[in-house]
Amino acid sequence: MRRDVFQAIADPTRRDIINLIAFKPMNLNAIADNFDVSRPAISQHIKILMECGLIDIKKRGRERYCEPRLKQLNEVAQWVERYRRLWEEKFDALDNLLEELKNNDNQ
Amino acid sequence: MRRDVFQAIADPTRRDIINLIAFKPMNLNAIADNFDVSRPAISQHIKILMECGLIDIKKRGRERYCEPRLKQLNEVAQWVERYRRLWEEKFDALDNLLEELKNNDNQ
DNA sequence: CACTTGCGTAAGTGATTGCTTACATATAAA
DNA sequence: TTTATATGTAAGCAATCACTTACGCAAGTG
Repeated sequence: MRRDVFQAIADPTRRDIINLIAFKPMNLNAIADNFDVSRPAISQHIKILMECGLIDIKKRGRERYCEPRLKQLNEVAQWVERYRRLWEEKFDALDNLLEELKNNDNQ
Repeated sequence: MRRDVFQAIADPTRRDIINLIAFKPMNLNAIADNFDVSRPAISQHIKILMECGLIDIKKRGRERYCEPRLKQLNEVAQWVERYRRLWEEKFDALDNLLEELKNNDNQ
């Protein structure tokens, strides 16, 4: 069971679940209604999201309300942000390095 | 073959590869030297990263230099950023909603 | 009480993953 | 040309994934 946040959000259904409940908690059946897969399938996705701390579940009678606890996404955000300038600026020091190597050979 | 960016960065080895070559292109063997797994295993990871457009490969003699092309990470960044305020501000409108539901019942 | 509803979970399954070893190919060096 | 180096890729394999159906149980409803 690797079960880190990166792996949790790798599945499109789980991302959709997060999208769905991000600003509005829903119980499990309500969530499952939005998908084509079976309720137990959603239940298993929810379990994974919970184990990663991405959602929290609050019992309310026989219903379980799923709420977002997206603090864990910070890990993803931080990892990605380190490279932002690599794709925003045209950071081509890398091509330069290759060019250098070529030139050294040609000498 | 799903092979989207989210799935590509779900694997820790692939994230490590990106870390490794982010600011300094390396050829495949040099990359493989940094890992415990076999060279072909790394080759397969590289292939996946390339298919996602996360790296680019430049042939140079018999070597292949892997360079970062991290623009694709923008998709991840954008997805994550939508929820930033949900974990940075104490956004507890959700708990409020649950409280409301409870109170409605108690009336 | 019996019945319905909301949910968790076990068991089974086919597909995918990440890895290995073995082999093929292209380029460079001797 | 022979040999070494850098790499891609096929085949096989154990583990994991995402899904299903079937069942069980707790909490409401009649």
